[in-house]
Amino acid sequence: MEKIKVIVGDKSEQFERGTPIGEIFKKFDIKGAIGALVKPLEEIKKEEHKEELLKDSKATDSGIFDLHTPLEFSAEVKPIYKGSKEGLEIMRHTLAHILAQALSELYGRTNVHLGIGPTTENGFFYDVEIEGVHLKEEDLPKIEEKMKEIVKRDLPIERIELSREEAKKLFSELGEKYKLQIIDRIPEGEKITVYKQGDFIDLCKGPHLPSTGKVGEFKLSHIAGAYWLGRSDQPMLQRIYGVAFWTKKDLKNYLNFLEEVKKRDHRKLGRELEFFTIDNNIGAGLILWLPRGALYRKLLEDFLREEHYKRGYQFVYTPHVGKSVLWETSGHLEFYKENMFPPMEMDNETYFVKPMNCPFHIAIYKSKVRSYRELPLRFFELGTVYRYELSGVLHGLLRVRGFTQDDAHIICTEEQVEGEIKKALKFALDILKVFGFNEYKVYISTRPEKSVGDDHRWEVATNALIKAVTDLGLDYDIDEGGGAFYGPKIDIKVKDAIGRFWQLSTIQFDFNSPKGLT
RNA sequence: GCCGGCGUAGCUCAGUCGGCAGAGCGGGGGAUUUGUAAUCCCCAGGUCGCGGGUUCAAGUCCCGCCGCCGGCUCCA
Repeated sequence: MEKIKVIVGDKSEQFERGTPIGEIFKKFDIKGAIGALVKPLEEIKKEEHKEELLKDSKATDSGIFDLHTPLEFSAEVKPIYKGSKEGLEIMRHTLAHILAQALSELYGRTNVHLGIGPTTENGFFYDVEIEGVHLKEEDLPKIEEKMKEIVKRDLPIERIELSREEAKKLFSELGEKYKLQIIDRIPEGEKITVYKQGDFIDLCKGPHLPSTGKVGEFKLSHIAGAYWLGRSDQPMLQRIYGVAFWTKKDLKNYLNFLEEVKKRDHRKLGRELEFFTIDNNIGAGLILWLPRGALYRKLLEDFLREEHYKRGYQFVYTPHVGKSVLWETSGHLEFYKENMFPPMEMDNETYFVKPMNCPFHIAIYKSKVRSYRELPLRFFELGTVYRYELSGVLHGLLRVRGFTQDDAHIICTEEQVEGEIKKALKFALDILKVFGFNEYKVYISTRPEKSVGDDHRWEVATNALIKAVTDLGLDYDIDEGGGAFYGPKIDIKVKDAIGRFWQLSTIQFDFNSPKGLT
């Protein structure tokens, strides 16, 4: 049998490959662990060459394992205990399963069809379909009671590896149609594991606690609908959300925090301070700015104008509607129509309300003969646009159907591109900083399916954006296919008081329009 | 769009089996003067989101519409 080397603390020992981590800990006389932080030795070797970033905080990157899992490679293994941050992840995951078990005991195992049950930032959820049952908020206490009962039983949790055939057989017997779909999506060669607690068995890759009694404090928070796989052509499941922490105090703190956050909700403040309102008879996602809010808005706008002026932007104003030919040449009618308000007929012409300002700014560029010496040209407008958003996604002032954006278009030469992108990005971050948005995520959004232009140009443009982001020392994620139809973009999402992220600034690279300019 | 919840006085909400619209806070008036938002008394009269329908009678039941809110992968 092949041997692996395991380091725990300052000791190390040889084990047979595939020894469960729980047994390894026994050998090292470690008691009370609920999981393990595992770092492959190979990875450590790699990182040793890159300074000393092997601090505890970084270690979470390499993986949280439970005690049931056999260790298949040489690694450094650190025990995780109750009360630890890493342990929360395991505990919450187990709670999701306890929730599933509670549901199956309440409504009958074969009536409950489980979707996915992952952890969240502060808890967990499980997506389920229950035959003939529409859960209501009032059902939550009952479910919570059942969960507590299961916790009290302190059921040992087992991990079992199954072959693909065994797994399929098991889950089709249980009527788990969604789990069967998941099994089909598991790549060939990857292990299929199930976890069992008492009579309840569920497809899961872990990690889980050693037993149900080891969970912390939790509360089911709310129910919402959620499409299976997040796709609107799939059935709608019922998602049950819960929050969970190790101690009552932490849970209470979090619930208090949510209360505090509610008090600071911009929709509540907007009403109380008489900043804005929404009227049934005007329409969804259409905002009325009340005098006090308008004054506040004016101050913001003045500030923005000033900042743009300082950075060499020229101010322009453009109409709210334009003929269809404009939107045909811009490509909006081909690629953005589902987000546009429907057409208006007038004088044998079709007009559209603008969803974007770009075609107008380009028309301004084209309004006279230009010399390359003028470049870069930076046109800026507080442009009001209208977009058709799904009614269900509208949200206060943050997701609306009509809004005014501080929108600028920079027309420049290829040589100027990099510098301009960096300047614009820096500008956006500086503005966010003024308003205290220090926590944000940067995304590079790449080519979507429906888009124009050749691959090579897309690649060059995308790389230019990545370079700008990394040159400014920012971390970023790739939003695959999230770009605009005419080019890739840098999106900046900022965190609100509740921890939700909202996209504010975006810097887009349009290399297609210039061709249409000549 | 879809699933679920909601829409009653300025705000937060109560209105059970359908029968003459209520409370607290705020606001207005008065009293008191003692202590940091919350002392006492009085008052306020709102198309019960909108439009249909059922009924002797609807905030309460049915249908349609409008709007708001929670969510719609943080992958087994």
